Formats: sequence, C-alpha cells, structure tokens
Amino acid sequence: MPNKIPHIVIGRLPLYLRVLNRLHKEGKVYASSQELGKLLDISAAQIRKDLSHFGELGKRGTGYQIEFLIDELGKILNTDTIWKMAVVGAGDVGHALANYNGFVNRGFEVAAIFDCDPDKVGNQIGDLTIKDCSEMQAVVDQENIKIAVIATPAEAAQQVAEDLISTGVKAILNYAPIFLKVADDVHVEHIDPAVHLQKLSYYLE
Amino acid sequence: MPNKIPHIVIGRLPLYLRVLNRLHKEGKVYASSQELGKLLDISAAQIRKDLSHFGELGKRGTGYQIEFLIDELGKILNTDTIWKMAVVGAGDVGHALANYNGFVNRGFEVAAIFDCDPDKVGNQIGDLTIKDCSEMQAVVDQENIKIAVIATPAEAAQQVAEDLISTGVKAILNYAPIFLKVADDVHVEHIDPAVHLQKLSYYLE
DNA sequence: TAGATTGTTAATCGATTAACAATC
DNA sequence: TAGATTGTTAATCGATTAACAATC
Repeated sequence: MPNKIPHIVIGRLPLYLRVLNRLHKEGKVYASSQELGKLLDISAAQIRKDLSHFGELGKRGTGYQIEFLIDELGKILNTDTIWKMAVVGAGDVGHALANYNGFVNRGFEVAAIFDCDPDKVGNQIGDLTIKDCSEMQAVVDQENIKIAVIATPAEAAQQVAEDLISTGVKAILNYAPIFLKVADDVHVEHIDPAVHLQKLSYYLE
Repeated sequence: MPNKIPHIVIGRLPLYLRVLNRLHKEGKVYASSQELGKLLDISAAQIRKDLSHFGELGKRGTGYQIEFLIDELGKILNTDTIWKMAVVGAGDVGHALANYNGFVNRGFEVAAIFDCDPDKVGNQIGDLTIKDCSEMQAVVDQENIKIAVIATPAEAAQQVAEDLISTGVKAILNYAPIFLKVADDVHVEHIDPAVHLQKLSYYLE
C-alpha cells in the first residue's frame, strides 16, 4: 500500500474523507461515486479509479458504505490515530492553529507551540504555554512529534525547518511564504494565501 | 492573453513571482530558468515553457531580467494594482488575515471584516472595525470589492458564499473545511490545513 | 430477476521533458 | 567569436475519461 500510488491521488483522499464525514453526520449510510463526485466537482470515474488503488472498497449496485470508507481512508492516510504536532511561531497564525478545533477529529493535535521571542515565551494560548525554541529537541522527543507547522516570518523559516528536522521531525506544514529546501526523506506542504489570491486575480476582469 | 493558458500554469506563476521578489531584494539582476528551477524544485524546461506562453520574456544567453519579469508577471496576474478584499468571520483566522502584512506588496489589502455575531461587531482589529453582515452589500459596493475570504465555521460557509456572490463578489478564498458550490463565473480557492496534514501523514511511518 | 453501480480496461487527453536551433 | 541560455518542437510520460463486463 505505501507503494506506487500517485501523489495526486493521495491528495484527493482527504477531500473524499471530508465529504464522507459530512454525509455521515447527516445520517447517510451509502454514497455512490456519482453522488460524491457531484459534491466535489470530481468525475465519478475518477473517484472509483482512485479508491480502487486500495482494494475493493465499494459494493456493486449500492455504492460505498460511508462509515466503512471513512475508516478505510483513515487507515490509508494514517489518521486513525492522533499525530501530535509542534507549531513554531506564536503570532496570529500560531494562535489560530493552537485554537483550531478542526484538527482533533481529523487525526491531529497541537501538542506544543514555540517562539524565539523571549517576550512571548511563557504566555498562554488556551491550554498551551509558549515555549522557547531551545526546548524544541526535548519536547519533540518527549511527545514523539513527527509533524511540525512553521508559522514564522519568511526570513526565519528555512533555519527553523533545519532545526526541526535535526530534532527528528519528518513532515512540515509551512505557512511562511518561501520554498523550503529539505532532504528527500522530509515531506513539506506549503500554505500561502497570497499565492491562492494571485491565482484568483488572474481570472478577474 | 486571457485565452487558453492551462490553470496549472497559472498556478505556478505566483511561485515564480515569490522567488523573483526574493532574488530582487537580495540585489540580483538576472536569473536563468535553471537557477529558478533549483530554488523551486521545478525543471528549467517547465519554467521556460510556462513563461513562453506570455511572450518572449527572457534573453538568450543571459536569462530573465528579474525586475522586468516581476513587472510582467504582475501584469499577467492582475496584481499590478491593489485588490480590496472583504473577510467574513472575525475569529482567529479572520484576525490573522486582517493583521497579515504580506498582502499589500503582493497586490491585496483587507478593506473590511464582517461577522454576524453582534458581540463581535464594533470591535477593532488593527485599523478595521468589525462590521455586521448586513452591511456587506453597502461596503462591497462602496469599496468596489471583487474578492472575499471566508473564515467562518463550515456550517455557515455556503450561505456566506451565496450572500457574497449576490453582492457582486467574483472570487472567494475559502478557509472553511467544506467544498463550496458556486456558479461557473465565480472562482474559488480552498485552504484547509487538515487536508495538507493528511497528505503528509500518508507518507509517515 | 431487473436495476444499479462498481472495478477495470483501453482510449483519450494533457502535461512534462529532452533536445536543439536560434540568438543574445 | 565562443559560451550561455532561451523559445519551441517533438517525444515521452502520466492522468483522466468512457465504456462495459462483473456483480451486488
């Protein structure tokens, strides 16, 4: 299963999961590829093709059993347990992440938040106390953290990434508007709202 | 120029712009497709191909003049002027967006922030006063707003999108973890950190 | 059984890359 | 001029779609 699945297919699985969770909450039991496709603007054929990479998850004639498929996708994506995450940078984005309640039922939890600014260290965000960057190694070890989120200014991000990686972090979600250079065994995703806005503005006027 | 360019090409232009701005700030004058590719993990051939959609922007033998290319990409993406944006939802994400200083030199500005919760209306975020949702139409008209950001809970997002569109908004950046259904002439981009995290966790362990 | 929908194959479509003539 | 790098074509590669037999 961790074999030859195209990255683009993996990228769609979280979308399937999101819509399935919604349908489940609405009390639905089965969903066909056609229904899911309508809700996601994705062709039914593509959804079937994507899911077929992981076995026969549906039933001919009736479609996909929602609860079952949610479980399977959770296992495939490794979100059937909770990943503890570190957030670096206790600015507005760091605050938003620390307070976000949408992580826990999707497989994630902010376990620690760091900042290098001594004025911020010690302050409270919800249940979390902002820790100094120097404590990163100890906390990552203690909490067994594999995923980190970078929410620092662009100038600090590359160094923070390297520090995180040297503590053993293997995956980074980067909010800083800069491309991170990392070794091949570290996975990075980028979020940059201005990039999305620039895509949008191309199509305006 | 607003013709047949593939969406996937448009999606890379903001990345080119971002790295070019960095090089410009560092004082560089020219950059080759190979250099840019190294900084972005994109092949040099692809960068040349992408840029060639918009004319002959480089010079054989020397590469691309950074300042010139920044200007050209700004014109292509319509970010050579400032777009005024509305943010709906004055929670943590709304705050982070209103305070973000990375928009203005990339073509955007948060001109207004709305919330439907009367307890929040009237509060201040930086220079902005949180306005009631009922004022949306008036503000969108007055400020000539075409782009909005949705930063509400998932349950409210679809309705907010429809309200925004009825005021004349043509592009939406959606932070709510739900797929928005909109007419074909409205453009939507989605940002959902949990989706990115789930992609990352697939590759872990 | 009849109707519905999957899983899968083959065909199509589109995107990336390699290669090189053009040219700065 | 010699060296470098673009713009562009053709070849390759990969992803999407259409279609349908299998089967619930």
